[in-house]
Amino acid sequence: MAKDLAGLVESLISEASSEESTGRLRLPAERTLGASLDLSRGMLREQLATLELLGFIDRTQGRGTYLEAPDSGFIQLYFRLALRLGHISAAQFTQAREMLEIAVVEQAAVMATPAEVATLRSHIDRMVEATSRGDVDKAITADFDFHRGLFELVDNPIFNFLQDGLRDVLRDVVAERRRKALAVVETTSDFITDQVHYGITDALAKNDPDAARAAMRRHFDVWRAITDEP
Amino acid sequence: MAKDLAGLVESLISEASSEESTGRLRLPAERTLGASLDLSRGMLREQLATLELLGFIDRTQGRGTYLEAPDSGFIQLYFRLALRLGHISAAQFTQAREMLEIAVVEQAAVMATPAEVATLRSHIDRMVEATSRGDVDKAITADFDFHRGLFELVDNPIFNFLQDGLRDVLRDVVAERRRKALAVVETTSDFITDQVHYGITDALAKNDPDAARAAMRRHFDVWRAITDEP
DNA sequence: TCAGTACATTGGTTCAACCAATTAGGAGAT
DNA sequence: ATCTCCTAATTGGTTGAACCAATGTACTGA
Repeated sequence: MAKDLAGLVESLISEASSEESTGRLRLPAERTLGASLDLSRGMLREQLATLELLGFIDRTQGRGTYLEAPDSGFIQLYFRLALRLGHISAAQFTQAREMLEIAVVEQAAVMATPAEVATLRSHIDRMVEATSRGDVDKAITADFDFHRGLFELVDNPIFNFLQDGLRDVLRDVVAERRRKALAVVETTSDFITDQVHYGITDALAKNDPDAARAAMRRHFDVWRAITDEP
Repeated sequence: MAKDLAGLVESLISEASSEESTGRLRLPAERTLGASLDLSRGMLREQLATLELLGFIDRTQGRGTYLEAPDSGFIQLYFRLALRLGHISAAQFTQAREMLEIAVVEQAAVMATPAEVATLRSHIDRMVEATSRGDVDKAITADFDFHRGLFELVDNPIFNFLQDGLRDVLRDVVAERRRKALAVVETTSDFITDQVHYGITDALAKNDPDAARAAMRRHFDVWRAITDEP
């Protein structure tokens, strides 16, 4: 009956039954499901394996199979494979990240509340403080929190997943750039790649999309100017 | 040895051999590959099925398995499933599409050549002509060609795939909106949702990113104003 | 030289059996 | 009655062999 994933999912939806205790949608056992769909267990499992990788179902030995809300794990894997196999370059990932951040910060500026801006500022404070102590890992974490916070303001799963995926695939290059930047500047107190973040929150506080975009662009300009090879 | 997809891909890369005639990278036969990876054929096939769905390999009965450059087919499937399962809403897809188009047109304006702008203008010409004849399908095709052309200017596979996926999942809603728009306007000659496209190419011709973004935003504003329920 | 046929290769599919983790149920002790 | 522990049933995880079907190759003969 169901040869493709889309068709299979339609069947799964109709076969799923809500579980009282957890409220999650539980699928019939593989053997049962295969019989009702007229699919051999092997073929069914091949498709379920894919659905599990995509994050749409969760399977646990002995417990059962449940419909699930996907997380960004799969897109991270996809990006890593695409990079490894040479289908998407690091430069293209970087370009996508910058364009996404700029697009998102513009939208975030439209809808940012003072409380949300304050939270973002606290992330920058933590970053500046960590940088001044030379704690690169702490600074990177705070930096991630700040940028993630921007995406959470917009709250679109497509962008959130992309952000997570891009962050994962660019993790190494970002970390190395930041270490390089830390080595370049002399006085850590005015570490410019940290300070430029305040320009973004200032624009958000004024709910000024154009200024936010400009500030984010400047963030990347500074970043590149400091870390790129001459 | 290789339990996860990432590990499997590493093995595949080392096991792959370049084929003389086509130049494509050919993988060993499943039975051979399974033996050398210490994987049963069933487990290997389960993973290969996923890699095939993602577009990284191509399998044909009797011919063999080859490494392949992925297309957007998989992201289209992912979006359709996410929509069907209620994890991403149509509104979120629409928002993502608008934000992406605006971000891309800005970048396209930076790098557009006169020849490329002329090509884009020809798509709009075709769209206006088709609309004037009431040929909705032709107009939609020309519209798609125009927007796809913008993404091809930027030429980032991440955005191209996203564009393809969003287009696919929004195909029905877009088509219906356009039909509604066609029913709303009286004189087809100044069909405003077509005409507004020229504002975009004008900005591209001047290599003016800000104007391009404003024109694209206006494009969506007009679109929504005409087709949204009162 | 060409056409056709037989054979080998390769992916596609099924089935039965067994392993391992989890859960449900019942027996026994408190 | 309630709790604990052991057993059995349920369920996903894995294997191997066998067979089907599509493709490519090599051989045979006109």
